[in-house]
Amino acid sequence: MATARTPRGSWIAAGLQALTSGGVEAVRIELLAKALGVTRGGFYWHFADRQALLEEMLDAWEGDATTALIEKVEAAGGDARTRLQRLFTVAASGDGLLTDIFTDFAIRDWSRREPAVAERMRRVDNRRMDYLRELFGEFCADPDEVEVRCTLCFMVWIGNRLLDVDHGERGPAEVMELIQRRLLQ
Amino acid sequence: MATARTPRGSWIAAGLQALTSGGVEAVRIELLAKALGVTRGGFYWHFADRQALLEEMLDAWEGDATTALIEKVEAAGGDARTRLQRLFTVAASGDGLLTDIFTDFAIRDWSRREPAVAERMRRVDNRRMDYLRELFGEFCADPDEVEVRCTLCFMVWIGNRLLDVDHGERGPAEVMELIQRRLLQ
DNA sequence: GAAGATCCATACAGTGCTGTATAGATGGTG
DNA sequence: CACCATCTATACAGCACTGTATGGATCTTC
Repeated sequence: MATARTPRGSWIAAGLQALTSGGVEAVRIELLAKALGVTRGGFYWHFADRQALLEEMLDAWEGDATTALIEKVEAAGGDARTRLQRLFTVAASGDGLLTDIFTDFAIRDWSRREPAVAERMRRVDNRRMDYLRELFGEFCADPDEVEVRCTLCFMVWIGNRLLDVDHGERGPAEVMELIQRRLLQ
Repeated sequence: MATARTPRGSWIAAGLQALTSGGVEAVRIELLAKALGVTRGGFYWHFADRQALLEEMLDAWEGDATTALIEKVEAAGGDARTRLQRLFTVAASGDGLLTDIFTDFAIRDWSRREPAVAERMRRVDNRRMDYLRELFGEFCADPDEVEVRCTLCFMVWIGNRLLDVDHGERGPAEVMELIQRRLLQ
């Protein structure tokens, strides 16, 4: 068994990077090969075709975007508010993970035209919402209130990076701070 | 002067439709021609190239996504809360306009890789935020509070159609109702 | 150092688009 | 009816990619 030079994983990683910065359409085998410094030769040894790569990229993302994120937040412990605070931070930075919120955006866009991708997206989002419900439930008695805060929290998480608007004399971080305080009070 | 058979505007409209349902990459002249029931022949009579069409599509959208929306809300009058309520409704349905929130999504995605598009997006978003500030300002004294509510409002507007999560026994409309009540109280 | 696993390069045929050129077709106007 | 503006069809060259086939190259292990 010889060592892999450009193994499966590196095609997936390169694919995710292309996806994140340019959308699904930017995931071109020829370009990935160029980025990896090889020709397409080896690609078809690992994968049947482009579709197979896309599928495996989604698998990698799905594992990464839920479990890894939650584990990162849970690792350091603390009460629900502390962990929510940390969730805000980690989710904003995406530190150390293979995929980040921009990968998310690309897949979300992709899911608008591919039902199978939409189904995965729904699954991932629901796992995240479940986690949020768990955290908010710890200091929030009214289930309606929990649901409202979870939903707002989720939408703010997305919106914060998706939108780029001016806030007058305030900076974006300042406004986020205000919103965060409101959601955690 | 002979009547236009497939005039400029129809290429732009077809382009916006393709953009909305499939993203920028789906705006292929060949496909638009097929959708319009002609060949590409006439396209190059109207436009220099694909880029020129994209530019004009953005112009059309920019005019449509701000002025038209605001006018629709303002038309029926009422106090700030009433108009905000209507903004929620109109923005959700996108009724009667050339572009809708899904066009928005496609352009937002596009703007992640095209700085010129990002600049337009920012301009549009800021006009919308200004309008929100104007409305919330009418019944909200604290400027921090106004900013928080505007931002949340905007993010909820986006998130509501972008996300597709379960809310347990509640329906999505029910949760939106709860959020809306909170933002308008 | 031979064998086998793991890749890599190259060539090829095919597809779906782009933009250019050119020769019409169509219909309102004088 | 002739004319001109407004398109439309068709043909062509070119590009960027896809997937297939095939003959190596490169490492590891025995």
